[in-house]
Amino acid sequence: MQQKKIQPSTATGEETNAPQNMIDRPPLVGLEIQRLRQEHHLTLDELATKSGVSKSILSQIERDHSNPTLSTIWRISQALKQPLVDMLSAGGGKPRFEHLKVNETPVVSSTDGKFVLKILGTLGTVSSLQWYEFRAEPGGILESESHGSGSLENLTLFSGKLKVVSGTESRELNSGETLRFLTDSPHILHNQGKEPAHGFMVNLLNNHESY
Amino acid sequence: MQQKKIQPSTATGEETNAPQNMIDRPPLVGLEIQRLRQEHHLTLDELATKSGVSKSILSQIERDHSNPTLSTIWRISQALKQPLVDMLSAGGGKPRFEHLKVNETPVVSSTDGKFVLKILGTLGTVSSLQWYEFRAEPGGILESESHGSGSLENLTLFSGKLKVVSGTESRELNSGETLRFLTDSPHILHNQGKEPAHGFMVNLLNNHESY
DNA sequence: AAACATTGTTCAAAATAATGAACAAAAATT
DNA sequence: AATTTTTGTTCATTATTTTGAACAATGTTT
Repeated sequence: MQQKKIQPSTATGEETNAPQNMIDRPPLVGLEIQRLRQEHHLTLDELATKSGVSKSILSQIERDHSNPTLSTIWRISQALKQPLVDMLSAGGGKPRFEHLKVNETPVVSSTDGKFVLKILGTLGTVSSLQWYEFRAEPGGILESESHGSGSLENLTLFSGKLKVVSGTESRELNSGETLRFLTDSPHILHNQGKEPAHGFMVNLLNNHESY
Repeated sequence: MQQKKIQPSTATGEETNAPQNMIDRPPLVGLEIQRLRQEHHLTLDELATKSGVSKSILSQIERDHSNPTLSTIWRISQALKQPLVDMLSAGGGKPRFEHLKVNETPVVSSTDGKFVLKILGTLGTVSSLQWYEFRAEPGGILESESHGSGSLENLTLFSGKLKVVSGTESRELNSGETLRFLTDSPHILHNQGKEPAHGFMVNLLNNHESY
């Protein structure tokens, strides 16, 4: 109490007789949380009320001076609309990127030609990443196979509407909204509206998190 | 005694009928940890010595009678050779869909407010990968510092025009075009046209001072 | 400037997670 | 069956996370 002990989130006691092969540390979530909070233009006070976590502990967690509880991290992740696991893997994942080589933006389209994907970029030979601009006419359907376990698709709709079916679940996506979902099973994009749909897609294939 | 707003985390033996789809409580890791421990043919004592976590708290965590600390979960995951995020997602921590409504996507704008970036998604740490939708009114200017050596910016313009200045070079980007350029020095995006510009940006950031 | 508001940090107190030892419940051995 | 051994739970204590309030630092308004 006379002095605040800095508590690295690694161990509970001072004893360092941990097994010898344990040189790693638990993920440091502080920076990631702070980054997300600032992106959402929230103050500590605002995030505190939004998440139900006191602002004092938020301050300490952001500076990695505290070793948060699972429920605390979870409440923060909810308030920041960020999947809990993404927040945790942020601190440790060190994806290595290769240089992008210029390509000529090939176009992929569905069989009926109503769903068009423009491949804007590709990245990485190991953990591959692709991003597309897509335009779907009314009635356009795009059916995709599984992209492998751990694969993630990120859709942002600029205009129109889009129905997304993945596995047994489905969502309606409206203009301006973003949807992120697992693509470890076949999935379908369907423009059921009367307006053309225009949007953006980022696909992360087989990104294995290291934590 | 204090009144708490939310206190999940410790589901005692009370009836806990979980809704099938919507999850509004932190993931329950107890069962998953117990399953993994038994798969490894470990007793609580053995896992305790292996992980450095006392067996009493292990017992409680397995029955979800305690709300573990990040470092505790991490030490358990290390001992069980299981990625931390996998352990958490097993309990339903990672929703299949993440649906961001329009007003929930973080927004960054230039000082004059004419250049607006919508952060659609991120991958990895503070560095790594981010993607944005951007809209620039006529005259809108976005000035950015260097993103670090080896960083790359990928711009695709859906409509309008955009001038890109990076280092001593500059380019004019027209509707439908894609431009990739290094951002290891300060760079400027400038909408000199009379129409608003609308486009997409993927940023690859580089922390590691590799090659 | 002074007064006020806003934002982040630090403090003492309260809540609770973690520890080690004692306990209970099975399983194994004699 | 009785005794020992093994395994998991509970108890008392300690350690630390979390909280709310006070503080400091910065920005804003009068």
